[in-house]
Amino acid sequence: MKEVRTRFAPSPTGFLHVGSVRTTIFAWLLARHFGGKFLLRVEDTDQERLVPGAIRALLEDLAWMGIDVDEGPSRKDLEMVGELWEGAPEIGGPYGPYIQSLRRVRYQEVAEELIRCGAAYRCDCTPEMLERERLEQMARKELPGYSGYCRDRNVPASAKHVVRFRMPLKRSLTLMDAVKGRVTWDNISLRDMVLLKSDGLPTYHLAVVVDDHDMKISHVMRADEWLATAPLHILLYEALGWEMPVFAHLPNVMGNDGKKLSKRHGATHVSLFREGGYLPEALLNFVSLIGWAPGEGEEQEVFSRDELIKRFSLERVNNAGGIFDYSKLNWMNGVYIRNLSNEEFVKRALPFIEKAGLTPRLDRFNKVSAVVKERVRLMTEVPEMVAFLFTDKIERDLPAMFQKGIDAAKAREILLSAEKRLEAVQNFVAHDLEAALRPLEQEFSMKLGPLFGVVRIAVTGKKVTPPLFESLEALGRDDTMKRIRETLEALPSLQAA
RNA sequence: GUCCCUAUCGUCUAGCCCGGUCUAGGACGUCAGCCUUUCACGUUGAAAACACGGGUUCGAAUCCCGUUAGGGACACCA
Repeated sequence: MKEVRTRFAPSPTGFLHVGSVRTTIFAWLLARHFGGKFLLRVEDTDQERLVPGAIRALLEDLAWMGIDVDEGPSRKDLEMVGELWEGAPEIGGPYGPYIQSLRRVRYQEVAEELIRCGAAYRCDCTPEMLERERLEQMARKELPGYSGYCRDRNVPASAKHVVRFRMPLKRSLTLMDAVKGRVTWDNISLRDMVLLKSDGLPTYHLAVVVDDHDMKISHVMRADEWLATAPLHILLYEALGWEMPVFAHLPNVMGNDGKKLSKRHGATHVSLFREGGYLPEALLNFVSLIGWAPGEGEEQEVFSRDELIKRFSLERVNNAGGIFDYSKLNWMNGVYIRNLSNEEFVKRALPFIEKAGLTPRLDRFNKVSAVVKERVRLMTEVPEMVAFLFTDKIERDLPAMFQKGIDAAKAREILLSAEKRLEAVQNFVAHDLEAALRPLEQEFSMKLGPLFGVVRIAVTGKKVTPPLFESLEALGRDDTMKRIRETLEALPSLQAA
């Protein structure tokens, strides 16, 4: 069997979009599943849309997701397009360069060959002429599109020109798509599309076909929107006498209103998910499940990277589009966070704590990591939950204490008693602390909830926190007692109110 | 407008190719209960879908046709 080689071919116009990341993941999964190669090819043939730094961003996003690339731009390629950065990885590969603007000579050669064999022709119509033609067609309520004016004019190479494909008239064609199945065109509605632009660079159509052939791509996996122009690509393979790859057109991922994913829906770029507190393995898992399922009575949904690779198959990819459900992603992220070891959780949470402007104290954080990680779905929720451990300036929500018949005076009594009991504790550890405070239940003939709530707010400031006794242990005896005293002082002043 | 793709709970889906085992299964979300020091976790349960209309068949979510509704393409953008 031929080596499976797939590619991700973005144009460097920004960050990795979640809409396209799924196509990327599927292509990568397929290559990994069959022990093949996954390549990154930069499609920068539209010089006007280039965004400096985009290649780097793309590469970093892929790396964060755990999508490793076997062949792609070398440092030299990057340098030649002015996109080399300090610490850029050396990728490279046998079929480089992997940046299209560096391959222009090759496309021109192929274009010439197509002209020679009659499959393409030069066209010197100016954009103005084409625009006028379009307007006239629209006025006559016709389909806008190139008329084929230059088809047989033998425009000389010396004129400023584009190269167009000579679209056969009345040609029907069938594509066996790996996910769509049999797709048939009775009469291809495409006009004579441009293959080589007047600036000497190819359009997407020429470039993909040439590169996918040259780079020995076995499976062309790309978004749905390319299906309509697939006949052009097929005809190009035919004209060139090249063996066709397997095509797999994947439906798009939409936002919850069925529209293309945009900022409105939430994070749209992989980098935003990273900042938003998502774990890459959770994102990978979640995105893989949009449009793909192991199937056959299989109910597992949480798959490690290796499991995904092992079980992925193109046959089981859905042909319907999917919607990106953020709330399910959030749930899954929580599952992944809970599955982290305490050490790993701490390590990954640290940057988020620092970013929130806190100086983490590891001695304290380590003591609550186990109980905190089970309470968050996003890493960005960690700072707020543990802030009381890292700062003395806590704002207390005192009114929240006053419930179930507790008023300021009662709260004082409770805190006084708690203070005394806590002072008597020998080992300031969660288990002993709990044993010391449980008797408050009898003393005040009240449920533990509101009673502990008073202590909770006194010490952490908030009514929703990690479990009380782990929190007290992490805070330590000195700070715990100090905060209780502070609250005691603050309490009488509230009585007047 | 022309061409192409798609159609199972709100969402992701299993089942569809090889019709009966589907009074359509799971997950997220929602609601209710349990657990419980808050919040979570966990756990029990509930509501919730075969787009519609015709066929074929003893029998259709499953096969065929049509309709409708979404999506995509129709550039010297990808």
